[in-house]
Amino acid sequence: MTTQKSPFAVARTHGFPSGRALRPSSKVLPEHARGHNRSLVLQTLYRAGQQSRADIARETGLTRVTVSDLVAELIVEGLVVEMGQREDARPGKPATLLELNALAFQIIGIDLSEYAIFRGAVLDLRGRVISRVEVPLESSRGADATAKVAALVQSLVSAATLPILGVGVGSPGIVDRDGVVLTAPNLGWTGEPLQATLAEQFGLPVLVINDANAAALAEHSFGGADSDMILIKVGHGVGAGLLLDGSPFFGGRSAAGEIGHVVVGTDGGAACVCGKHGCLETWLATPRLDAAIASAESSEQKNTILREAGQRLGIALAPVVGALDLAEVVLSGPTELLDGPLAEAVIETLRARTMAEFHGDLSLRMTTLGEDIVMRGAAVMVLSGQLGVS
Amino acid sequence: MTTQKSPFAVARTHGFPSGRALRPSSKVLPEHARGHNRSLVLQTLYRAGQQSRADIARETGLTRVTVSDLVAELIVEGLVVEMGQREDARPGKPATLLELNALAFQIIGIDLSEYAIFRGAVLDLRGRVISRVEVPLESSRGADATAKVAALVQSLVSAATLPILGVGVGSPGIVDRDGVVLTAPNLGWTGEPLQATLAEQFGLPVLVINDANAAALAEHSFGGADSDMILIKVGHGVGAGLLLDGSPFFGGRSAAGEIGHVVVGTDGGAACVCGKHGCLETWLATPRLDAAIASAESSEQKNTILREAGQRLGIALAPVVGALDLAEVVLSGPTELLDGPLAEAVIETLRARTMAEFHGDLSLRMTTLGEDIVMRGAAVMVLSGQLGVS
DNA sequence: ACACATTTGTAAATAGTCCTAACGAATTTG
DNA sequence: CAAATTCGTTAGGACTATTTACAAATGTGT
Repeated sequence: MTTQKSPFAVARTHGFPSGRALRPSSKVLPEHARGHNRSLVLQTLYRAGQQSRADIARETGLTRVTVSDLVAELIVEGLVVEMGQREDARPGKPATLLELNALAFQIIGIDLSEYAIFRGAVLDLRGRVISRVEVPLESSRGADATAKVAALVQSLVSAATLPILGVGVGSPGIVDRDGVVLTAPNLGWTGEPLQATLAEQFGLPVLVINDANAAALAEHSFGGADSDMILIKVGHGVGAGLLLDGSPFFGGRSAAGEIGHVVVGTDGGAACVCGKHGCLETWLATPRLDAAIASAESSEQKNTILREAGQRLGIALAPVVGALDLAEVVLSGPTELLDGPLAEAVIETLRARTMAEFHGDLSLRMTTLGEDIVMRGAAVMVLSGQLGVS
Repeated sequence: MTTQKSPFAVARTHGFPSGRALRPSSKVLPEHARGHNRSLVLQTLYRAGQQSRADIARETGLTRVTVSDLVAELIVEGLVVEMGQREDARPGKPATLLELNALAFQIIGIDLSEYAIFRGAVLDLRGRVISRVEVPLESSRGADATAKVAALVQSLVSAATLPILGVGVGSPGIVDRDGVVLTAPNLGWTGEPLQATLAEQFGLPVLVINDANAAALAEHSFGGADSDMILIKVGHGVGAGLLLDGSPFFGGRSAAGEIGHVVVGTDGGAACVCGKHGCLETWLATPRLDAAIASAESSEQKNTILREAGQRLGIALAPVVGALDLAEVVLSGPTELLDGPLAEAVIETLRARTMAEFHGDLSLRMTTLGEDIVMRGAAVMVLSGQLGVS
């Protein structure tokens, strides 16, 4: 395998060492401050599109002098380009418009969450898919699965037509902060250091996160979702991705969002592979739902099954929505199952069981990002980690 | 009323503009970086006790030169004092030990969460209670209640024997980021700008936050709680305080933790003041529990009632614990009700309904901080906001 | 037509931050 | 009693962003 170095010095993490205000955890040097301000400029251009240096200065609170200096640096790195003068009727010297150079880098996004297929794509800096590659999983597990991922990355590296900013991977299971997949039963992984392995192999920045968290991030960046929301990912299993204050929430042991095996209801329920009865997965996972629907004898009966599943999801979500003051719930998964009686039952149940009507609106909707959602979220993670932009 | 200015320039917020790594939101100047490093030094002294400049340098990663400079500033401000030389047998020039000056400031902490009484205290920088004042509420509501709070603060300002770092207030109801009490039914407040009012009146930094959030913060700082936990506060109502990544979580509309009116169970339940049936409060709020127990005819019957309440709490918490990957649940409220069959039922129910056994330990315990918990948490908020220490 | 106001972007000088390098002081070790 | 070690400080340098000033380019108003 080739070893490809990311071409610019910029491909490092900028911005401050993370950590919240209450717990300053490491020193900050002036150069870190500069990295932060640099990201701020980039972020402004990312969100607002074409802007002049003076516009950015007003927006960020930095002086025109400082912005000019930062922009000069970004232009040298190829991340920003001048687009000529603004053409409007204002007194004063006309402004030189700047734009984020969408052709500076490409990003590789990988989705390992499907049951029988690995999906990947080359994306541009705006998160648009440039080209796709899919690899059938063929029941690969353990090291075989890891090799399939590496092969997928390799083919995407070859397909890329610009320098690669980094590789983002959305994996099922529990993924820790270092991109180690602690457990992913379907892929036979336990403590699989996927991020380190790929980073070493390709010499590129790699970020591995949980698939549902990636999806939530994508929904926020591209689907217009609120900065506090939960995304429910229904597939072979059931998982959730949490976005709190605009950032994915991973939890102290990296297992946030693992709600598939929370028991819902007080009336028993079907036996689950985990040994308990009435887990959320026994109501919602697609194999179970498909089977239940297949045995339905009328469309009314089918709807009843879907409504029941939706009610169960609503019952489980109500305490979470209440405790976290969420305004938005997004569903991701097979549209034919989720988008209809099921979704209606979820929102009705949520409204009936929380104070949503007092706290403000509570909305529930299907994702609009389709099957690209995880790949695109993984790309956002790269964008955010490498450029401080999202 | 007197107007008292906080005596030192230090009594401003240091550290970086809050906000997470993913969303740089405002510029950072070198002086902000210095504020951050200053807090880092203070934090080191706060946590580790006596330390030399060289110790702090090693701990923080800053150089001895920089640490000396920051310490000199802190000594001038009176926040740090030299304690003489370290007396141990090591080669080299003996170290000069430094200590956080516990006599630099005092903090005023206020607890408005009790139904019939306002509590307040003067606390030292370590969060220890120096003196207490209590004011009977006598059913005051609205402006009367506000006046009672102001009077309480006034008497504590008079009782303080050192300059006051700030005033922290834990209020029931929904409190926004600016310290406006959006709704607090028991006190008859709607959009009450308590923080601004008190700050103006006393010329001191004031921070108003939700009572349960304050309690959670106290439990973390003084009770040894994990940095991801939920504290359930049972009293006249039921509320929760969330600590995520070591910081209180407020939610997008400041209503995080408001779980009292989440419906629990699928079997109806008692009517609630909110109009729904089976809200968590109908099972757990002390008036209801007391009444139910009073009508019990045997201790077995009483235990059954308590166990039932605990199960309900467990059912409601399971999805939250699962979704947030929490390792710790803390109960605060009347010991005679909570600490026994109720608590046992909660943890049993949680273990039975989550994957806790796979994710690691899940512990549940009573708070050890008694009735000072909210005041002390409010004080931590001040400490954190003014000095970056907690 | 033409002075004037306005806006943009850059240059020079300044204040603040932290670093490296070097040093004196004070103590233990051999 | 010399050497090694550690502490804290001083001096000098690199970097960041600011303030102030200015040239360039445009619209406005008489």
